[in-house]
Amino acid sequence: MDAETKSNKDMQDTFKDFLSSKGLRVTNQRLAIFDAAYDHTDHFTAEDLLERSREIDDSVSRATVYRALPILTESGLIREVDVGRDYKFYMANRNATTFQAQVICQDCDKIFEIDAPFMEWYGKTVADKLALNVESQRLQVTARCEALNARGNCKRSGKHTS
Amino acid sequence: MDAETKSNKDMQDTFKDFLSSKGLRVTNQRLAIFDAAYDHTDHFTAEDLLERSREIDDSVSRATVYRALPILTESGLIREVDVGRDYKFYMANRNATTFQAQVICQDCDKIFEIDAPFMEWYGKTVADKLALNVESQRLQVTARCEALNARGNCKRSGKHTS
DNA sequence: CTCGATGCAAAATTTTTGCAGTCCC
DNA sequence: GGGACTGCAAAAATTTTGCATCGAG
Repeated sequence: MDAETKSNKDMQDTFKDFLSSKGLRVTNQRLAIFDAAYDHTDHFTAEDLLERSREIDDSVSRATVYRALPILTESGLIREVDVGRDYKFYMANRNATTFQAQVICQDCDKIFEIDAPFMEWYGKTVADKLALNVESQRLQVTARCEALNARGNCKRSGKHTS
Repeated sequence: MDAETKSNKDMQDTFKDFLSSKGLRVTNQRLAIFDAAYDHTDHFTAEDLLERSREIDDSVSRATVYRALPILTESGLIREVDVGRDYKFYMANRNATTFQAQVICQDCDKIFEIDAPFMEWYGKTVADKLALNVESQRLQVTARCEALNARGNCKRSGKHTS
């Protein structure tokens, strides 16, 4: 039994439940979009998602993808990852455990997700100072592996802006 | 002698020097855009900047503003502040000292800049782990002052999406 | 003078929306 | 069957670009 497959199935059920509980309808398109999202192991854009959704159900339209994304993010099953590009990235939220920070390598164009558990505490401290309640946090580090590339041992030479 | 005025003048000279050193030309439009940027004490969008630039020199066009922004950010005199909205915010970088984090209040729609000096260390630690060199960092906390608003003592009721 | 800079308007990009038809519940 | 959902294409909204002209050095 493949753990990932099982997990994806479970997650899809969670999504269905979420839709029902909100009085939203479970449509083939929404399920195709969900599956497409969980098909990606990495970050993806709305356009990526449309493309892969269509491989599953070619009736999926761009509009439906854009209309499904807020639902998916609200459900917590998908996470929005804004790295300051002109378009947004999204990512399946398989393990909604610790706080994740993004490290964006400008050379590889890759986005690494790393755990940053103490951020939870930090953001709260900061917001407390302003008497605000933390809603969400985002930590991004932009970096380069130029040096590694120069030495020819950068293990992350695959582009990832797809 | 007004400290801020003096500072702005100094900064404009720095900008002129920067342009010259890069072989770029010192034009009235670029200076108007610079002055407009330093006229804002808060965050502003490209459109805000265009508007205020035109109050200084009405020949400034939208295209020139968009062409000037990368130059200004590259010079370090302006900072880009991406808060995940559809458009970008910018801000005069008067004191490029400590690392700044942004706290965005969803109720006020305000953006607070706060010092987060330890972030410097943190980002480096994180990137070291991946053998990358830190280029820049961004920490954003989204929060709400709903509670304060409800009690009627939220001091930050002025909208700021201008 | 010369070549970079500018303004204008058209184009490009990403996301949103109106509307008529479709299909889930 | 009714109303939410969808596809399509047009519209929005922000940023970029081509081109003729202007002006800084």
